[in-house]
Amino acid sequence: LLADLREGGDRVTANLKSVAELAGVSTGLVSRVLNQDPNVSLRESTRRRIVAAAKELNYVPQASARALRRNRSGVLGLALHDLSSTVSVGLLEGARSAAADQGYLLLLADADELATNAPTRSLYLAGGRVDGLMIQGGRRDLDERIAEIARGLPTVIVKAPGQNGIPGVRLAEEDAGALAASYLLQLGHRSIGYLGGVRTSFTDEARRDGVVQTLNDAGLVLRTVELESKGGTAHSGGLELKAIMTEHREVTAFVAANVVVAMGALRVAADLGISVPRDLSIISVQETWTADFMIPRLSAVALPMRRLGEVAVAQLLCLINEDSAPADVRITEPAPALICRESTGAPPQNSVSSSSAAFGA
Amino acid sequence: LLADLREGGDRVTANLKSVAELAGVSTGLVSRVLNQDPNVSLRESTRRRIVAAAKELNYVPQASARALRRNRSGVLGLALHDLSSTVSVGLLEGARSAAADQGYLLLLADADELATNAPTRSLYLAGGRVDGLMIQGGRRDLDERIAEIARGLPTVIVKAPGQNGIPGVRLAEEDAGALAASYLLQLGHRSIGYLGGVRTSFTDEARRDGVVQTLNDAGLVLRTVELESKGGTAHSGGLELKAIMTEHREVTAFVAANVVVAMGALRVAADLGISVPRDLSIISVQETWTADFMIPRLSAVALPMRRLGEVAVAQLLCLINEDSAPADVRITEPAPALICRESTGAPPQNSVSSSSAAFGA
DNA sequence: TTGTACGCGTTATCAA
DNA sequence: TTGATAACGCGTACAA
Repeated sequence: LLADLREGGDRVTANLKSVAELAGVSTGLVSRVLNQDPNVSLRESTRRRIVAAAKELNYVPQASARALRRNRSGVLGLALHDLSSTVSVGLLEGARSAAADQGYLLLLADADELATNAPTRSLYLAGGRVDGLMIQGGRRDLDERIAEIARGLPTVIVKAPGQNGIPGVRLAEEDAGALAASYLLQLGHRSIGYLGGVRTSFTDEARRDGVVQTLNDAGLVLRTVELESKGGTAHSGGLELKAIMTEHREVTAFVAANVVVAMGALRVAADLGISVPRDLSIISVQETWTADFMIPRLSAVALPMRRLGEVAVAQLLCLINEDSAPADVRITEPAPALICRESTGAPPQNSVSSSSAAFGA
Repeated sequence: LLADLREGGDRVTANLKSVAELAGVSTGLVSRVLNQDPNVSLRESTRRRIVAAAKELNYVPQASARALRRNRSGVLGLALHDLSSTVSVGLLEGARSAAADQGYLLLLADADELATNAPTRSLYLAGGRVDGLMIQGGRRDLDERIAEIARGLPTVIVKAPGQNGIPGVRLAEEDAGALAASYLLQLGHRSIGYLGGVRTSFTDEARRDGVVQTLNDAGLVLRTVELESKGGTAHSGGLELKAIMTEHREVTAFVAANVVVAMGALRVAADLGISVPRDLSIISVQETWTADFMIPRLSAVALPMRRLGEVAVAQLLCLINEDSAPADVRITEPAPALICRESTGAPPQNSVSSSSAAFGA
């Protein structure tokens, strides 16, 4: 009997055959029983023998054999930008747990590298290693690559709208930007600046659009600056703050595209001797646990990132199983939520009166 | 010919057979040529036909079939604690690139969940899904689970010493703690506290040991406090700072077990109106990009995390291939490096004179 | 109610 | 220099 045990790196593992022998039945039957095949009826005693044998031998199906036979690996890929920051941990967690619920494994990858680097792409995606891919979209320079990938693999774009027939799952980024802006307006700010995320990225533009729209409705104009760099980093956030405040002294508040950018902005504000929120308010679109430990604590608009991950997995599984023709999804529930902390307040007195007078309400 | 193409979710993929047919040779030969089998010599023209055919059909070997045949999945598992912070990104990157260099894929997992949750464990590790596992060790409550896992899978412990015959790869945590402490001593501090990492974790104890040793050599004693909680979070770091400063007013400097803890400490110091570094110095063991954006900028001791990841992969591959009997590794090169920023300085004047007088040198 | 037998795509052994 | 052929472990259509 021991001769039928499979050897793997010094360890022995039971296979279907050994279980079948121990239970005194055929391998086919064992397979059907263990896979809960509904249209197979057998004696309860046999079923018990089989299950007992499997347990006794500690049987676990061989993933590669099963994958080969089923032509399914049971693995979903998730490719994100900026893995070195914590901005997407919610998304990751949501996707991971949703995938696990369906018995799928999540393979994490760097979206930039995956799109740019061919060897990486083939290592991760080729040869049926993953059954489908969720990839962060919204960066124009990578759109073509993503389309290429999607031609060979069920693909869902996350954090951006779909394109070229590839379904997308995204959040209400515009609403989040609008919420941040209207909160600043409500506090009395009339001259507001924007600290951008990654240039030409969808999230950056959508969040900015929400801010612009809200300000326009109030008859105001958003102060921005174009940097050389790619943007979206703590460093760039600080640079932008400095640049805008140099050019537009009247600015009393900023919306930051994300917490990382906001962190850089807070840092530079401190360097310039600008007191937040007394002299300047800063609010971030996107929330992470770090916001609560910044100095001052960062006000933010929270977006349902976990939900995004869950929905993305659901959409991808639909696509894989061809259950439905998946359309674009924009997640509006739960809605973006304002989290007021310490980095926002009323504009400084002189500023309030003068701008109010100038712009009216 | 097209009939020989394999279908996978609407997409067609070439297999070995189709390449062989196009090249007019047998599948075995194609396999050997494409795998660069050294002890096979053939006509240059045939080789070219084969390579051309493979390229033409865009042939990529099927991962599951190859894994089944070779009894190797080509995937390494990496299980870490605290995935929601950025403390281990260096390790992750080092491991990822080292693995990729050897043609291996990295599967990321949460160490806690992997050790605790049986379904997760079987999803990730069972059935030959990974060829080996690197798992963060050093937490006593999980040691037994890790030993259990290692019985069934080539395993290397990272960030902690080995145990039960399982090889470990770790950094010179003690040296890092010692370096932080001696820097504070050199600045003139004589009463120093410690803000702990995760309780009963190896890194926490090793770093603390380094600090204690250095202080003992100078005839000083380290101020610590035991919390209820698990520790190692920004929240716990702040609590500890408050507790220690309440009990020991004379403390003028802290070593924080990591940047997350330090962040919480800076936050609470600000809340208490304690000026860093004027009234109090804080230095963190472990460096991340965030340190440079804290207020004040956080002084830190950098450890070669990337290297840790690289070495762990190398060790694991040795274990898998049974090339060597892998012993424990303690990485001392490059040595821990002091990064002086703004959160450290001389102790306040009154404190310096009094403690210097009291403790002597 | 259960067993048989084939094939998934690849690699390795043996033979020519 | 190249080709048959036999596994690897599993799932399933078909037969009994």
